[in-house]
Parts: sequence; C-alpha cells; structure tokens
Amino acid sequence: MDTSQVKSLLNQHKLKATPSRLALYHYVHDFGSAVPYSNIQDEFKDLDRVTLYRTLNAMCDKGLMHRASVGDDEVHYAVCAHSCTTTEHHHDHVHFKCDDCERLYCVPTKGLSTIELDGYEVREIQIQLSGVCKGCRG
Amino acid sequence: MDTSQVKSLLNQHKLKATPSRLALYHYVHDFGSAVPYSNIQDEFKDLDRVTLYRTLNAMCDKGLMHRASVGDDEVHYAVCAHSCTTTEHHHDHVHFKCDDCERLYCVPTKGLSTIELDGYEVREIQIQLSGVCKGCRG
DNA sequence: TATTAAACGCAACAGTGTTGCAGTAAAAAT
DNA sequence: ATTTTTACTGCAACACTGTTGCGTTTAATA
Repeated sequence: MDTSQVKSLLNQHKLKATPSRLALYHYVHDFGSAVPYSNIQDEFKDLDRVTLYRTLNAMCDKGLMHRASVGDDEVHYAVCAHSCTTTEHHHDHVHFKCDDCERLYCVPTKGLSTIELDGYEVREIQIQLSGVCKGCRG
Repeated sequence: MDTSQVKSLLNQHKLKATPSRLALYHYVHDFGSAVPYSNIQDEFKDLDRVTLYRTLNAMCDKGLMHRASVGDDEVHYAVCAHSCTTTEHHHDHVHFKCDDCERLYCVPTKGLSTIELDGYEVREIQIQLSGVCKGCRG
C-alpha cells in the first residue's frame, strides 16, 4: 500500500500522519494475518509503550484497525476491511486460529448463519474457529 | 448444592476441601450466570489474591470450572456441566452476554452447526453472542 | 494421633492499562 | 513561508493482574 494513501487515510480520520503511525499501519497491513501484540512491540521497541498504546487505541477507535483474539491468547491487531472505515465497525468475518502456524486470520463470511436460542434475543454474533489454515494444508 | 457433595467433588479431583474452596465453589455455582472476576474478588477479599489465583487455576485445570469471556470484558468463571467433570472439557455451549443486565450466560446447545470455510479445516468452534436474555425480556 | 501432601499467606517482580504533563511535531491559517 | 493551532510523543507514575518462591499451616490418611 502506498504511503501517501495511508497518510490520507489517517488524515481522513483526523489522525496526524506521523512516521510511527505510517510504519505501524504498514506493518499491520502487510502482515498477512492479525498481528500479535508482542510482534508489534518487538517491531516498534524504540517507540514509547504509552505512545504505542495510545496509537493502537486511536486507530481502533477511528476504525482503521480492530482487535481480535481467540481464547486466552494475547490480543491481535488487524486492519479493517473497507466496510469498516466508516464510523461503525462492520465485521462480517470470523477469527480463525491455525493450530499449526498459530496465525490468526480474519476470514470474511457472507451473512453469518443466524443462531436461534430459545428465550434469548440474539443481536450480535462473534465466532472464533481453530483448525488448520490454507497455507498449512498440503 | 450440599456442602458434602462439593467436598467429595473436590476430593474426587484431588483438591483439598478447604473452607475457602467450598465457599468459592458454592458462590460460583449459585450465582446464576458466569461470575465476573471482580465479583469473586469482592466476595473473597479476605482471601489472599495469590491463593484466589491459584485456587481458580486449580479448579479450571481440574475441570470444575471454566473461564468464559466475551470481547474485551473481564474474565468470568462458571462451574462446568456434568460432561466436563471428566479429564476433558466438553463445551457444547455458547456464551451469551446480555446487553441489558450485563450477565454472561453459558447456554447449552446440542451440536453446534458446523461452519464451512473454503480452504480451512475447522476443528473447533467458539461462539459468543450478545443481545437480551430471558429475564430481561418482558 | 502422627505423618504427609497440599494449600495458604507473604514478599517480590514482570507486564499491561491508564493518566497527567511538558516538550515537540504535523496541519491549518495567515 | 511563517505563524498558530492542534494533537502526538516521551517520561514519570500508579494500579491491577499474572506469576514464582518459600516458610508455615491445615486437610487427608495411615
């Protein structure tokens, strides 16, 4: 993704395009799957941890990224799809954790099968799957 | 639940039936839904936090309780159903968070609808729902 | 009742979340 | 291009949770 594109993306969301932010966005964007927080830390260890914390929060608040986690695993970060860049997050996807490579993927799904629970009024669904991902199968 | 029952339940799992443990199990068992960690803390604030930590871990390890959480919320604890008291945890249930009373329920489901993802081999499914619970509907 | 194995409380350290504040850099206005 | 405004950054600091070690106490059992 082009740096000027990222810059205007940030500006559109009233975020200043500082070098760290550009780098952070690129890093998460290009990672190929949701990024474990510890990876981000390692990659940006020169950045103050409070700044990192605030930057991630800001990007999540503004809809540029979202948090994803499976079970007790550490939090992961992933860039939002096009549909999320508006004010509201629309996450028609499930989180898939590969037992093999341990990567966490955001896999889009078209209209999650609604789940009926007797007596409960279901409004939102979050699904986390695990198994073996595309890359790790033959 | 009878105290002597809880005692033998603990002993069956090679856990000593100390007063704190009996009380803790009763508390979580009788809560009516999964218990937020902070509630447990408040209820057992005379207990050393490390002891509480180890006790909860022990009970989860031995299959007497399990952890449940939805989104970024704090961890909740719930007693396991009968099927879990063996060595393996069998959780044929979803976690339902009520937007109204904010309680987190473990709702049993018979055979979760399998989800097909092109290219991925799905082995486990975790589902978290939110909406309005039985009690909060008219 | 004596023995043994487990649990308890305390001290201590690491990691993360969170806030306030003063210095700095990006964006907008002139 | 320079100034002004706005927001980001880094540092200090505090709270909370996770985690381990260790010596003492208590439950289970012989």
